[in-house]
Amino acid sequence: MTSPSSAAGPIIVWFRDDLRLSDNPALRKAVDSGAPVLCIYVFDDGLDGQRPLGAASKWWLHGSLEHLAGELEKAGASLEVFKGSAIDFVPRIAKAVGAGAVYWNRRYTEAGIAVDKAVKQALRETDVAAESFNGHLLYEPWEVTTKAGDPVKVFTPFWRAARATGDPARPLPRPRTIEGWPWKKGTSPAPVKLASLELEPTKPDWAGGMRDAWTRGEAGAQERLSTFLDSEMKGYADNRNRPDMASTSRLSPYLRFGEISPRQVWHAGHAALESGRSDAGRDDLDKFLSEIGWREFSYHLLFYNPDLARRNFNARFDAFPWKTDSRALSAWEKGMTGYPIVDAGLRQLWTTGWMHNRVRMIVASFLIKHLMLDWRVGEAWFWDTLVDADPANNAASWQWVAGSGADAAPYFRIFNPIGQGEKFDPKGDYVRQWVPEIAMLPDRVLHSPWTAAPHDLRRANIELGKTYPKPIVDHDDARARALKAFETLKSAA
DNA sequence: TGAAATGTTGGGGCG
DNA sequence: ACGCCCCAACATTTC
Repeated sequence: MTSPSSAAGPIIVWFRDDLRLSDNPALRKAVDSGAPVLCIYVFDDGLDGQRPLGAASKWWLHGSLEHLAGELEKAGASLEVFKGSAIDFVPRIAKAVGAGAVYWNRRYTEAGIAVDKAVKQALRETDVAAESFNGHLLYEPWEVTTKAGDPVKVFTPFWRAARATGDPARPLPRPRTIEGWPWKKGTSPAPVKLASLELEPTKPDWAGGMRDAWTRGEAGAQERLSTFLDSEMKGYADNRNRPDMASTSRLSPYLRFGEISPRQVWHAGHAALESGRSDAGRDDLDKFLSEIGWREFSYHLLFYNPDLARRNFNARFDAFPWKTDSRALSAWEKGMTGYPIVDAGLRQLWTTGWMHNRVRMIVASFLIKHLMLDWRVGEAWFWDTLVDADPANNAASWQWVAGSGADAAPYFRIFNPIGQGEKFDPKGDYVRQWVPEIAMLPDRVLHSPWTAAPHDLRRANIELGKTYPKPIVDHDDARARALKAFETLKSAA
């Protein structure tokens, strides 16, 4: 490795899924070096073999980059945005500005790793130092193993082994000022305006519900975390399953794009309890942090199973007789299945780019077991519509529900959408918010409108099949059908 | 981080 | 007073 200080040029910080100034190891190291810092972002749009971002993720990314650029400017630097192949651009940029080094925080997808390797190689060939850091995880995949040294395939031992390696490092302080590297006009390759990436929708602007629901960027992430810790974490152990309550952290999109780090979440959670700022119980905090643990586990799985989003973790599922039914899929996507809790979730997703985790499990179970559609079809829909669509979490969670994943739910665990609705949305607030056309039904039939008496339907202004769909499948039939189909896997190789 | 079917138990009605 | 039956309520098992 060459010395970063050998050149008069800047140190480049290559931002990717770490769109923050605080606890950013690559940025911190660059600032501490004393050299001027050039911050860049390269939007490759799938050029380098990475999975192209979904529409909701792109929308999120736009706001996140905009915020990051603003924060960097306040600190004295700037963000230069490029459009093209990072493998091509990063070394060229380094050469054009005479960079002494390029720093970045690691990622864990197969394609992402391949890109980083190629960039590192190209930089070294031109004597530019390259160094990567952990900014995304509490425990990187290779830090956690079984006693035999293998990857861990079950969550509980994974999380226990991870925790046993020690507490996560303290978050790094945010640089107060950054000596920027002014971009000289005419330098090639040329940066572009953020707007030219066309990450936000225009023709039909469908992002209104998302704008209402979210504040993108690092400041929004910190505010969300504080609100959660101070006033929402109390009762988390019980209430996290209640989509009718504001009881989850809603940090997922911020974690996805690195506007906050899991280290910050971990330490802030403990500090909130110890300082008494939060009156949550220790069990609330542990349950919350174990959700962060599931994220860690997902990354562990993804790292050792790069095709986690495409291939059954358990190969036995390769023989499963998935159906193809575009009408059923379309009804599911639109939230028109006739099962209120399912429809509520899918409409919340479409409108806000986010869905409560309990409801994600319900709608996923419904797609896989009731409709018998391939989990990859659902995974793809989530990838396109979730603002927190994460290469590890999304793939691992869909496989978990399908039963094909590591430490997965057994195939016979079929959620009853009526029972789940009654249990976790007992007063129907959630369903009434997202499926307003049935809001006037009495509680006792809200989760199963087809069982409502004719006079209840009349009074609620509902004509089943017209103003709200009849169930697209009968629960009992669908359950029996799914069990039978999954039964065939037992005898399969 | 299920649901449904089946089994068991125990209180109360009633002959 | 006693046994029998019914059936919640809870526990276990099966899918």
